[in-house]
Amino acid sequence: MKIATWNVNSIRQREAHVRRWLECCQPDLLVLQEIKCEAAAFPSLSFQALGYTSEAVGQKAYNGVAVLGRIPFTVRARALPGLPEDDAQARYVEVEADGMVLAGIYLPNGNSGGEAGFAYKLAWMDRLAERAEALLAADTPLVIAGDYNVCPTDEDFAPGTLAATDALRHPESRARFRRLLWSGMTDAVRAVHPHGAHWTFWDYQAGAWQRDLGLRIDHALLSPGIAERLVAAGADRAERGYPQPSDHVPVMVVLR
DNA sequence: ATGCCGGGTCCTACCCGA
Repeated sequence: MKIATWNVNSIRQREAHVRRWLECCQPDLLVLQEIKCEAAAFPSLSFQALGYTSEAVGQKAYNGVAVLGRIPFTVRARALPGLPEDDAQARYVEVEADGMVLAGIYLPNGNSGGEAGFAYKLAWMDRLAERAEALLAADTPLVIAGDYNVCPTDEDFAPGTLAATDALRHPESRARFRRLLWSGMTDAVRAVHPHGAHWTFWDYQAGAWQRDLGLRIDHALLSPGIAERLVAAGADRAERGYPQPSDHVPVMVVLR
């Protein structure tokens, strides 16, 4: 079983990249972030031709998430439970497949919008932890994969890339990421590679890719029973070297 | 020290991302 996550920075700009990557890497399930279109504009037929059904949760211009599967899945939620009813940001999709729940997330960045923007990120993380804890309490096999916009430790950003006050490395962001771990979730990439640089993002600017100045902000967290099945996990950094790439690369988890 | 890049949109100057 192969489960992957990828922030594509516009599916309309990256449709061919995703098609090529699906054909090459053959994930069973793939969650996408920043599709940047409404669900009706998502190229579902294009992926269907490759054997993947899809579900998109989108909005105009910003955000947007989706799930692609070559195995059957059913949609359980199209928004993060617990958020205010009037929150229209498309950042969460939750499906059931092969006896497990897979949540695809695009966690708020938290650097824009001043204090309110950061507070929104922290509140979103609180709701995510509550959701994870409710599912874990019911012993639900669970994978939460996506763009967390959090560097969990100082090993997760290249020196000089993030100011000490940045929302991606802020102690309050990290505390909420740790809450997920302490609830029982396993960071798949760190379980396989406990230390070292495993960047999932390189900024388009200032030659960040050429200088290998990246961040590790895209993660797959696994519930205990799923973590016992873990055999491999990592970022597909080669994808960043293709023409017109996303600034993020896919992160893949392999389960026995 | 972010807006140098690269998306988006009330189509073109501006908003947003990490």
